[in-house]
Amino acid sequence: MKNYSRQREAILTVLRSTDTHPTASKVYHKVREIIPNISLGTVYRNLAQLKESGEIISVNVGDGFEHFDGNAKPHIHMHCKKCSEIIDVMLYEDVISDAAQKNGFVPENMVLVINGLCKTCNQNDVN
Amino acid sequence: MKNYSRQREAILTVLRSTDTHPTASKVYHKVREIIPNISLGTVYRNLAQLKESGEIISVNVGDGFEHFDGNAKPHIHMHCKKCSEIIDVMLYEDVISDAAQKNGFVPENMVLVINGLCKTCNQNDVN
DNA sequence: AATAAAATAGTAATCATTACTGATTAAGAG
DNA sequence: CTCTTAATCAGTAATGATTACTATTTTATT
Repeated sequence: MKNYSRQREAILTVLRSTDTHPTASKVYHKVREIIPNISLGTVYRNLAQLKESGEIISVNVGDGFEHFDGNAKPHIHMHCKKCSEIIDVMLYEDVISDAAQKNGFVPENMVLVINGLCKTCNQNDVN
Repeated sequence: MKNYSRQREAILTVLRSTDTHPTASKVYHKVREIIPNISLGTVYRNLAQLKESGEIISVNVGDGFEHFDGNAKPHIHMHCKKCSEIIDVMLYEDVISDAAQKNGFVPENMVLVINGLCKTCNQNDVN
């Protein structure tokens, strides 16, 4: 049902070798350095597939783009309003499962996005 | 700099009188029951403005739509994969501010989206 | 090698959101 | 109550991220 593909492997490699949270378009351009004629559709299809299979996750910080993350372990994303940087933070899993249990909810994955100002942007507070 | 508008007030009323998390399009159709000829652009502009001023917030659960919420207090959103319902849960604020402080991050607002199955969907687990 | 299923490149279509425009409305001053 | 200016509006056109489509190529198996 799922065959190997050089393209999908390259996409996964790109995502696993960064701690940024690239958009589909960014992934596309990075993968092009490995497979110069890969098409954008292929990138989108494989990102969806990798997400489906749980190998990657995605975050939506509200800027209109889906951001992809090669680290599929549940964690917090802090999103800077100014420089748009997305910072990873460990997740206190027990807090979440507590809240879920109280509502009879079965969590599969979770994304916490905190919008605000990162250290750097807050220090150079030109706004 | 900001004038009163009947349209904006109607949008706010719609959002405050529901605990669902409607998309811009859903808000548009609901507001049309109050102001029949309001335009979609007006809805988008005012939603952005209300968000900017902090009177409403928005959540992106990864379905490609921005969902709006008249409850601007920070809280958790649990999103059911099956019926797409978005359930509100109180937020343990101290946990977040702890994590933020450790990273020198100044949080402004936060959205936690937990994807999974709600009680009902989990019980009728036809998948 | 032969075959069938899965994947691809390239391109066209979709559709949520944003931008634009000329007309209307709110708010404050005289 | 006019006048003036800025904000807002309805309606429509444009944008652009994402998805769908198609003919061709690749993978996996016999």
